[in-house]
Amino acid sequence: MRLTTKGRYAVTAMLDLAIHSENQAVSLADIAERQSISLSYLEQLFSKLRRSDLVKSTRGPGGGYQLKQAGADISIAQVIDSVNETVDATRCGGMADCHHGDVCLTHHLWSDLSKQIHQFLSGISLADLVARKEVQDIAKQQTKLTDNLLNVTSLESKSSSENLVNNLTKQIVSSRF
Amino acid sequence: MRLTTKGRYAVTAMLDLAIHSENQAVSLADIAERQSISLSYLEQLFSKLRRSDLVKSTRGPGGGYQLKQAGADISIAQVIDSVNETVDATRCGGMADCHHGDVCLTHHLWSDLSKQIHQFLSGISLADLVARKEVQDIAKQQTKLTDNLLNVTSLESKSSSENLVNNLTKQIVSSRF
DNA sequence: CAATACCCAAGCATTTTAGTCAAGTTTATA
DNA sequence: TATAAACTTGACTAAAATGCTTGGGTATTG
Repeated sequence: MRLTTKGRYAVTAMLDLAIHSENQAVSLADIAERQSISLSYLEQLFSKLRRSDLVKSTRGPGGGYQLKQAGADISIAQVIDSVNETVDATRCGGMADCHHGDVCLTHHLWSDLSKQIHQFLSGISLADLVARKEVQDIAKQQTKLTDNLLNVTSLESKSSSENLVNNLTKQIVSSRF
Repeated sequence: MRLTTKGRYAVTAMLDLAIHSENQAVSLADIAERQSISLSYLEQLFSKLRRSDLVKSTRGPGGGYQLKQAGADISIAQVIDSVNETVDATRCGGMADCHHGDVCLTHHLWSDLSKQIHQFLSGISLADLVARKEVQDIAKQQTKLTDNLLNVTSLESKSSSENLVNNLTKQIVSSRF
């Protein structure tokens, strides 16, 4: 399990897709602009995502990409694995020249840990993260209402009021993980 | 939170240290040989680990490195952070040119996820992993005993017997995480 | 003093990242 | 059926990170 900026780009793009492609296809150009990722880099990433059956594409005008499965069925781990692909085999991979002492033991411990992280990320779906966004949007709306009702105009009180709601929201949402 | 081979090297070396440096110091040369990592690369990693106060060093003959704190007080996250150090600031880091629309939202979602992973790895200590190793060692011993008692000589039965115990062990140990 | 082992800096080969460019191919729609 | 919009593919490249080497130090023990 590797966790690099490449994986972050992929997850970000997939989140964008999950948010915007309810009914219609989303062009990479749109994602590129919204997330400020270079179009051609996105092309490379989505080429892999498509080969992994995580997205489907429709060509021609009005075309673009859509999630192939429901957002709830796509895990963060899948997205990251899809673009990383080089599963590096822990050096003593095929037990080639494994000294068969401490070497394998610590290697084994690491691969266990790696597996744990993978499991962890397998338990979080795109839908989970999107839901988190929606809850936050609602929270923001509520904050605005609250501020209006209280007739708060000063910047300090407003931001502290926002923080309160945000913190509450965080507590609610963090129970998802 | 980045998770690369560099971090794996660091964690592997720290595990080796945790296992072997109960009382005496362990030289990098020993670790290098046991874990087949280049000595000079280890020096670079340990230079960072020392600056992060995760290990202490004694010079001269018989010298080497020891954990600065107890294995239970050093988390995997600390080790990885120590050698990675370039906390990349998520591009729109200082809110520089953030379009303040979807951009920030998805970026924010990612950084939340990253935080979750960090928390997850903060909850696992070197001692946890070493304990895991020790349980497995005991399991192996027990397997040998069992095999002896049962007078099992064929390779197939032996490995299946080992698998049984290993699976049991895994179930016990996996509850740690 | 000599051997051991840490400490440090510079440099280097390789790989990965991130992105560009330049061709295609497919398909909606005018 | 043109044609333009949009995906598809591949080759290529600059910059960064990784993994490692070399070559010096310095502290400490015996």
